Amino acid sequence: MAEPRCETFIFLDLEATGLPNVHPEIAEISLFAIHRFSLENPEKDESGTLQLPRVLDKLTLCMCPERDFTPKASEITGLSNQNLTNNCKPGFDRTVVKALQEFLKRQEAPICLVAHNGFDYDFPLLRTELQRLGADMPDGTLCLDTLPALKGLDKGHHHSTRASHSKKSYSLSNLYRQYFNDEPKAAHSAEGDVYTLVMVFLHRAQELLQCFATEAQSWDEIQPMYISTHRRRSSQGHND
DNA sequence: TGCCAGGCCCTCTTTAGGGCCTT
Repeated sequence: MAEPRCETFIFLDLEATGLPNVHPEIAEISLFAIHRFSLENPEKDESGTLQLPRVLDKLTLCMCPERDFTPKASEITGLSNQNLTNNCKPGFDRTVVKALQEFLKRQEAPICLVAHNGFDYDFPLLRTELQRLGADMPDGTLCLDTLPALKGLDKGHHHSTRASHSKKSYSLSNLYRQYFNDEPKAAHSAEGDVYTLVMVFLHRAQELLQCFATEAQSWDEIQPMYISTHRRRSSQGHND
């Protein structure tokens, strides 16, 4: 089997109505598509500080879920059923799928989705929403989760030393603070978190690209978080 | 009233418990 390799990295983050225990629905999705070239040739300013690549495609969409936000989810995302309804946002429907698919079509294949804790949260939830609409990602799509990838890299580096570092937090915001000695911007907006994710990735890009073959999974291996059974009022699906 | 994740990893471990990480 050929080693997995991808040409475009799709950094993504979801804001949703809660954690997996409440069977959440997506309320905001943001994707930054960055070509391998820009990750291998990072841009820096005069002071040598890493910069977000100038050439990137972005897609950010808000959508009103049918399920209620948990109070905590509403608090940290700033999203609510009320403000999404006030802004007349439809739910995660076929127009979202279409926009997503057209966005991905612009990117050189194969593509790899990248998310922090993606294997346990973003990817399964996205699969649940797509599956409800009978949709899927493009063939050959790969996935990378920066959480286990970065833990694995650090573990490898400190293989023979005592592990006082092992207690350090690998939350996205703490990684950003650690790498850039600065507070993450716009935490818990989908776009803000994708920015933070890209910068964290860039800081370790060489290593992450090197371990890609062992850390990446096929999208086909991602199981849905849960099987969605409800039908949307706006859905064109048949009744049975 | 209960319902209310789960795979991974660490350690005071393996006859287990608990925290992390995502909203």
